[in-house]
Amino acid sequence: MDIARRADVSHTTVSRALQGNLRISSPVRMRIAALAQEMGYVPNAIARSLQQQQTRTIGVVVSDMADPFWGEVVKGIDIVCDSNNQSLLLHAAAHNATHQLGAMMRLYQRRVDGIIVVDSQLGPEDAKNLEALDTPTVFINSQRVFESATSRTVNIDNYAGGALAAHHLLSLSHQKYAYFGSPKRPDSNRQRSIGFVDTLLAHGIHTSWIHRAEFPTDVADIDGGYAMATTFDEPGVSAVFCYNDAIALGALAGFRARGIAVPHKISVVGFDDLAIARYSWPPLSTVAQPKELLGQTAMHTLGALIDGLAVADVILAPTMVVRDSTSARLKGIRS
Amino acid sequence: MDIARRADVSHTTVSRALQGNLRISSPVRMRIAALAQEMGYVPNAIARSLQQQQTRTIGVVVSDMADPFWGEVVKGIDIVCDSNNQSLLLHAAAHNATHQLGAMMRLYQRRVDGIIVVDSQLGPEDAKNLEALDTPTVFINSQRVFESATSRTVNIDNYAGGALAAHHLLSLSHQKYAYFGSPKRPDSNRQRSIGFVDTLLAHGIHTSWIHRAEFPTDVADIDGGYAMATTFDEPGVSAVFCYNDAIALGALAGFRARGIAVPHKISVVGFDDLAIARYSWPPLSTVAQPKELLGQTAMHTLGALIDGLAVADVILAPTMVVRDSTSARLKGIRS
DNA sequence: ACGTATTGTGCACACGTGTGCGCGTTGGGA
DNA sequence: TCCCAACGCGCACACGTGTGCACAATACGT
Repeated sequence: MDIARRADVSHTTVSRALQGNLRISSPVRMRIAALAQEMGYVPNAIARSLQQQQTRTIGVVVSDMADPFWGEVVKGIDIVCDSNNQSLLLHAAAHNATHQLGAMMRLYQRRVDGIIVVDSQLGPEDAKNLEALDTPTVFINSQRVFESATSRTVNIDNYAGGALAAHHLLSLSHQKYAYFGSPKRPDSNRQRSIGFVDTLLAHGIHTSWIHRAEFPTDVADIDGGYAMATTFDEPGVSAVFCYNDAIALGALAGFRARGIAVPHKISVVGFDDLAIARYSWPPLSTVAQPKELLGQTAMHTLGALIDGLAVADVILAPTMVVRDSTSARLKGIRS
Repeated sequence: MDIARRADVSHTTVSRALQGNLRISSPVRMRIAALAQEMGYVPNAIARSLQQQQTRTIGVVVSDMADPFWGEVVKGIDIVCDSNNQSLLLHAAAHNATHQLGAMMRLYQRRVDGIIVVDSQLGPEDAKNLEALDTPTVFINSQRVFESATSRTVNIDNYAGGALAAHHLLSLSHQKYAYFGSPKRPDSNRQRSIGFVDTLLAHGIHTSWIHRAEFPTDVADIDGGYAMATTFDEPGVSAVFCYNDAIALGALAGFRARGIAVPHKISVVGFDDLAIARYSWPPLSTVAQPKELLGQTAMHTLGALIDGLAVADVILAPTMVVRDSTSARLKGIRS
């Protein structure tokens, strides 16, 4: 170390002085501090990581960096990282298990202290690969596919979210309903639809009055929503609950293209509460996820995992945000 | 090295064998490869970084992780990183020079090979700090405030973008115009407005027919757009160009709240072409930035800088995307 | 004054990987 | 048979930091 020579001490002393070790006499400490300042010395985190066997780095795997939903989740993660003096290593991975495992591998190569995977597609068959890179891992909004001592999940309560949407629409006295699903995320899609349908059934809505639609896997959500809205043909349906806001926004556009007024002729409910949901036309009623909190909670869980503390999986509660895309069914008016 | 002992060779041989060095006999190479596979050996990138004095890591500083615009830019960065076997170290920094420099410091501590700063607020006074951490740096959509051998800029042509908006609106035979600006980014705001105004003047529009509005620094763009649209009071103005899509979307909502129909009574043009611009109501006519390309170009420029190759600053051209928020002025109808 | 505690600093090693150089072994040519 | 080249591998060091232990110097107690 260059600064050691200039201060005429060993690098040991420099190291200790800069960490404020009291075993170093204060005049020497002062001299070294001044010299470090003057020379613009910045400790090498790589070397430190190697020695300490920890990098103070958290790896994050997202499916799409440009997705505004994950953007807010990552923001929550970053906030906690920042206050912990940790850094964020971000990797995108296409929406399948192979790419996601590949990304996790690359993070492991960099010896991140922990990994957060959002919207994981991993199945039980990946369990042993996951064990192999024994790094604490937290999955956000992913199916819990296997038990593992070093991994936890932080999820939104999808079932409760579906129920929330149903209660809202029931309170507006709708009678025939539709669910616009997403085939790409089988688990959460199922939970949301079941929560929705269960609640409707429990309030006396007949099964035949609940219609479900889905679109091919390979189209984007928003285009899928548009397609479903334009091809939808179930007379009497006056309320539709969409898997997420992207589908709902597409549906709004689709209904508009057909001249079907929202909410007057049909009410639309989304899921997520993206930032833009407030500014769509009409502003979207939607089941809100606490996105930043999702990220922060994941970080706290991961921190506990890293420190070897006991933590459980977390399920966060969604809330209903009512805006203008939903209204009461107009009785006696034919649709 | 554990694998070295099991293979009964030195760690040197293992290292060489795994890089496919031909000086190692092929039976030994095979044996080591098999053993590495079996033991799930993953090389430690930290140790390698220390030895090689390069981390194959790119640091990125963004103002807000949840901003959909930067999300797409970062996506472009990630694509190139990925194909280069590089990783992406992401840091958020509030919208001011101090935080941004702080973030760059932390990236330097981790010895990233290069840094990309988006929407930098750095001024000439920060030049020496920047030189101090002599790391190749590329600024995206930032003012070029000083010359430096190790830094370059990749910018959108803001002036041309303003001109594009003007030409589009002129072709729709509008006569009185407004510009809704953003006070937070003085430089690009100025360029866009000048490009807009210059073009209008060049086509015979009188200065007094061009109105400018701005909102306080501390409100979000979208709320600022809403505020400007609701308080706007310039009779006869039938076309407004907004600094960006966020402001334009806010303006759409604001005009709607006042019962002013877009585009029939007033045409609105944005800037950026966010993903959601297609799905607003009405779908937004806007000056599009090639966001992913911005990120990719920045990476290529940074790569050249790292390799010590000669590169120049880059200015990318925007394009006009016409949707439904603009239409011809209705002649003879009073507004 | 001598032994012992206390204080301040350096030596040497570790972390995991890459590489220049040297050394031993083998093969081939004269 | 001897010499030299070619080949295959290991030694030792480097990268920058942290830390246990030893050692020297000083202070203190008796």
